[in-house]
Amino acid sequence: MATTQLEPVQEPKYWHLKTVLQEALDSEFSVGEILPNERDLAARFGVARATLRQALEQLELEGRLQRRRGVGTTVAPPRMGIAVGTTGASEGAWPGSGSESWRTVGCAEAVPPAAVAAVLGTGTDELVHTVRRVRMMQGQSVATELIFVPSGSVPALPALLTPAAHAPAVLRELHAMALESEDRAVELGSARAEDAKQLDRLPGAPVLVVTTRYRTGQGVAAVSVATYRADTCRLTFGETGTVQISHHEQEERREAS
Amino acid sequence: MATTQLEPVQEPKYWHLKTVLQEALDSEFSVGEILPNERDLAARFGVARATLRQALEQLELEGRLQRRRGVGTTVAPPRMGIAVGTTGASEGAWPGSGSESWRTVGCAEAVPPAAVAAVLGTGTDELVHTVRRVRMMQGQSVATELIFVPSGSVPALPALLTPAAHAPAVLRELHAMALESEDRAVELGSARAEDAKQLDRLPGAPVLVVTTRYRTGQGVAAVSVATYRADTCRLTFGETGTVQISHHEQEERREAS
DNA sequence: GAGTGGTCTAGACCACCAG
DNA sequence: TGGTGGTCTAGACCACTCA
Repeated sequence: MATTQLEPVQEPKYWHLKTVLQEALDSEFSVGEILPNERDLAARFGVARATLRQALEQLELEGRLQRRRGVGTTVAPPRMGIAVGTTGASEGAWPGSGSESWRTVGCAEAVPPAAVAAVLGTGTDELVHTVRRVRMMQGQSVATELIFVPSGSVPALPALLTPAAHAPAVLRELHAMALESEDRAVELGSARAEDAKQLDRLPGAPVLVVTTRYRTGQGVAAVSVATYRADTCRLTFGETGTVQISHHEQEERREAS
Repeated sequence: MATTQLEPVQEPKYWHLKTVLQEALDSEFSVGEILPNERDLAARFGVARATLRQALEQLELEGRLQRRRGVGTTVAPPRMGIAVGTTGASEGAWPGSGSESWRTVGCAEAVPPAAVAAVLGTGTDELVHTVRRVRMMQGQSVATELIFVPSGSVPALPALLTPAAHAPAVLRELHAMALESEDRAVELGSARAEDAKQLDRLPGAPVLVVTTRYRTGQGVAAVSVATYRADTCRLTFGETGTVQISHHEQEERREAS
């Protein structure tokens, strides 16, 4: 990466800078390589550090870079394709029944947020079983999830359970039921403090929030809210999984009339 | 919204500020209302404008605010639920066959990006039909899309077509085939210049990129890359559509052990 | 303790929109 | 033309990691 002079343009500097860096990443760097530090880079391009950071932030958002305080900025590997939804069978499955590697980190009875309670049809002060899980992928945690299960959905659940036995028991009861359908929504969010910690990110990091509604003949039996790292994850839906296209490989896409 | 003093905390100022503003939005503002300008707000909270902007950016990312240069900052309506994928039938459908309101804005024969060509199985220099569409919702454009269709997928397509007849003809030929399956991936991206323009956003705005692979018995017949505004859209998958939970209504979620 | 990225400041000027 | 958000600067200090 030469000491590139930015030619004068009527395009924001940070945008042009991003393009230049993008090209450098494609041609001169390999995955895992460490970039020069921000002060040096800024000096090299003749811009203020804040301006350089604006470009780096964009590239991190797009999954091209990874920055860690006290360490440095490295070239990120391509995003992982992560199966969400119909993970094997054709008609969906209860959480915890697939081959995905989730790790349960807690379970409690708690009052869910109002919006969740509304979908579940529970009272605004009604306690529901709340299972907290973390999804691992290639040795990293890529998602956290809260599964909300009203007591009414699992009537056969034993009354007294040790904390360790609580989550498995709730999921076991769920699996015993006939899942009629599930539907999902995906939206952009920012990581809340506790999620950020488990995802090894700073609070406010961009995440993809996947909300799933599990339905049986009796109505909505459970709701889950899963929070995926947006920088490292590409969520895949349907059939055998992996759509091969990674978004950042489309930079040189030709314009269609 | 009172002239709130930020009590000294060991939390980043912009993060705390975001929380304070979030609460104010919930309690004291209604959709469409105009906030005080950035210089006034910053003064009121006793922070620099850049710090205030960091908080506003987060809130805009989460779909709570809408900012427009030369106009001001307004309170955004809740995100629209936008159906993606199985829009009616159970097994997917070709683009252009559902009830969604897409508007075709162009069609050309062009060389697709390498990643798309790889999935289509076309040569790296092979021209493919490239349909460009815009999706409208409640009077706004919420998405742009490029549909890539290799000539081999539509052998009966007439050779000479006027530009206006090109796109409809390509889609008509597609619809005549038996769609075997489709699979999708969703990831975070940032709007390229031309997309940003059509979405009425600035370049670099966060978008949800949906890549769909359409398969027939002969293999991958078409690939589409759709770019949705991440600030205003919640993508819904499966059944009758609308999951009711809007992410930003979950602020007061209780912690599960 | 040296070096990294993260936060914050107090300015300045620019591009855009509306009256 | 006045007011808005968007860009940019040149500093400062903090939190974190690692040798």
